[in-house]
Amino acid sequence: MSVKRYTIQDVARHAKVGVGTVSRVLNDDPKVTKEKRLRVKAVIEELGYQPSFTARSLRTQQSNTIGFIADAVATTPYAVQLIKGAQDAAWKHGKLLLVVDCDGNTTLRDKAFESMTEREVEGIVYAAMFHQEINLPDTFKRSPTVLVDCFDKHAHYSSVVPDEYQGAIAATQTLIEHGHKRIAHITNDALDIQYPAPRLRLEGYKKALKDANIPYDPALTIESNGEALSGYQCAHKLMALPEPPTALFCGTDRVAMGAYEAVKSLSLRIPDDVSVVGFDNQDIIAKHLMPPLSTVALPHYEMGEWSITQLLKQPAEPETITQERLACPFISRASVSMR
Amino acid sequence: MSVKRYTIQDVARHAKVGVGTVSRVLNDDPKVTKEKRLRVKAVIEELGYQPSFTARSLRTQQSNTIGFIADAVATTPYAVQLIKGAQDAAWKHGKLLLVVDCDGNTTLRDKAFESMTEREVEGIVYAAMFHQEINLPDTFKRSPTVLVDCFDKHAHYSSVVPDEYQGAIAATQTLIEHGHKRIAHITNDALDIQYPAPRLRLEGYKKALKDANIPYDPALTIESNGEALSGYQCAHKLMALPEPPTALFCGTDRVAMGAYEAVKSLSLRIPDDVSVVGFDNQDIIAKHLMPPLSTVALPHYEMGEWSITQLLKQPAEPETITQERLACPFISRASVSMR
DNA sequence: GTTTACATTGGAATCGATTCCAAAGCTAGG
DNA sequence: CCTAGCTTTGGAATCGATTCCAATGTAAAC
Repeated sequence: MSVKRYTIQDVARHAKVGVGTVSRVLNDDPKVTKEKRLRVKAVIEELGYQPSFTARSLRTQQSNTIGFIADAVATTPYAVQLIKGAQDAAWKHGKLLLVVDCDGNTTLRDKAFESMTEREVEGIVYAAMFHQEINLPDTFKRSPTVLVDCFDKHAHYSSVVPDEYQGAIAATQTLIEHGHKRIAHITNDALDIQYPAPRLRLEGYKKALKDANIPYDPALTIESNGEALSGYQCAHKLMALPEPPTALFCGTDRVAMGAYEAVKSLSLRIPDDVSVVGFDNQDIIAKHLMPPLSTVALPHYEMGEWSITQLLKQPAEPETITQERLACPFISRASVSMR
Repeated sequence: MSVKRYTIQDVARHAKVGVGTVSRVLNDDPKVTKEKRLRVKAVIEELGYQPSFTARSLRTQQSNTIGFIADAVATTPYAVQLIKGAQDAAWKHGKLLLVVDCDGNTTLRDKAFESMTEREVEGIVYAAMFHQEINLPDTFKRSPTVLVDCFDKHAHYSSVVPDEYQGAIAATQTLIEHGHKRIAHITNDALDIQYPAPRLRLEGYKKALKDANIPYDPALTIESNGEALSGYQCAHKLMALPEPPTALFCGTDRVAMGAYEAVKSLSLRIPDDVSVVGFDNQDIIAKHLMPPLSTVALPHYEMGEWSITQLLKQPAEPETITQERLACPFISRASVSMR
């Protein structure tokens, strides 16, 4: 199937020049006469010659390859955007991505790391599937590494995470701007959990309220586990309050999905009777709910992009360790209306 | 940041042996005395020596790398499972995946192919994001290639696609087994579209009906575009029929999502009044609908796996071009009940 | 105690590119 | 016409592994 490959020697022989000259043509070195350049190019074309990347890497010590380790791609739909962002950025710089999913298994993770440094990757992106603190072994310091959707306690690596706080502010503000005063918040997880998102989103919600001089009512905050069923139950509790909310800021789109169900079961209409906003912008849910859900997007694509850009910038200025927070834009659809 | 790397020469010098011996130790060649083997291993450990993959590839002409080209990862959530399946299978054979998403752009696709063969990948997997016929340029023949979720008219490449027909039969049969006789089908796209899925699913539906001696009623088949809103409208039409169906076989989970909405707006209950089954098993939808949706799963993980296995098998027996169809298992949740 | 057979070993050649260096070719100035 | 100074060129050395071959050592057979 795969054809015999020609080498630079073959090309040199056919073009009746030295290998050095062929190499210079390949690398657009200006000091080759037009005449020879054309002759060499013709031969390359004729033979369908492709230089061996491996040989080139060995000599130049550049693999033009970047490792991408994901901690659990399979379990979340976000991975796609993350990889896509990273891949697009890498491609722009002529680099390719070596992708491994280590499935939350740290042994596998470390082995993947090794397989990659062995291949002399120029750096490694380690991506978690949701915002969390992680602990990487020191081995990772042997290669430039950047962290996505997670961070390292000791700030040994550059990292990028979503700005949950700002996102929550944006969501709550939108509701306020639409005249809502009784705005409830259903968290996206237990508040005492180790992951930072639930707390940050709650803080953002409180901040927006405060900035608008709306007193914070603890009765309007309920903890959910982030799933639809839990959202359904929480929304029901909220709507049964003596003075029920007119707007629901849901910690995830799935929670919002459950909340839709609850609101509808009460024969109330969205957004006329109750406005709802979500968080995460899971297309499949947000776009297809009726009415389509206004929500806050997690900047997965942008984080992927950022990680590669940072990685390629790093060798030049090695000490620069940056901890970046990327904005979560509000996506307006049809689930919010004026009060 | 990245540390100076030791070479096999360094190891040989430190262990006071020849480079050949070190190489033999690295490759578990039995003819090395235990004593030297241990000495060499100790030095490797001590220096933290990692052999250069690039140098090894150059010499052995094996990259242990496989290219994975996806036609539009970003737009669908399936990609994740596909990549995961491929990656797991590759990893099992000690190979890594070079992943590129070409975004439906054929120029990019061909460039990606070139970047990959340049790196001497051992083969290429080309994955479409939904079942379709495709046309690859002849260049692809220069490297072993297998197709996923798509096929080549001239059968020049091995390929694997989901068995839509069997999946539709499974879904319909389940409904029949639950005592349903008036079963409607909302297609997942226009029937005259170039993609094969809508027709195959319809055929499977008809076949199951026929096998159960239930006459096919054309009024019970409605074409949708596969989206939730369209599903909502179709379901409404269906339920307005003089003799409405008791079960809905929806062409996609999103259609089912819309159908849920329609059924509920009629104050009917799922599954008590109307049973619903979907197609695609999009977790986020199917698991979180209320009640959770019974549906047919597309074997994305398995197709990814299959592609790599096939690729690694191929060089041994190059003429074997296989066109495989993988089963779509029925996933039972809570949207179907006895009539 | 020799000879033969076999196991182990060190080191050179190799893979296919880039890069360095010395030689050749050319231009121009005296 | 000769030489200095520049450009272009061919080819050897190099990157870091594997693999082959010849040399050495060791054990067995007579």
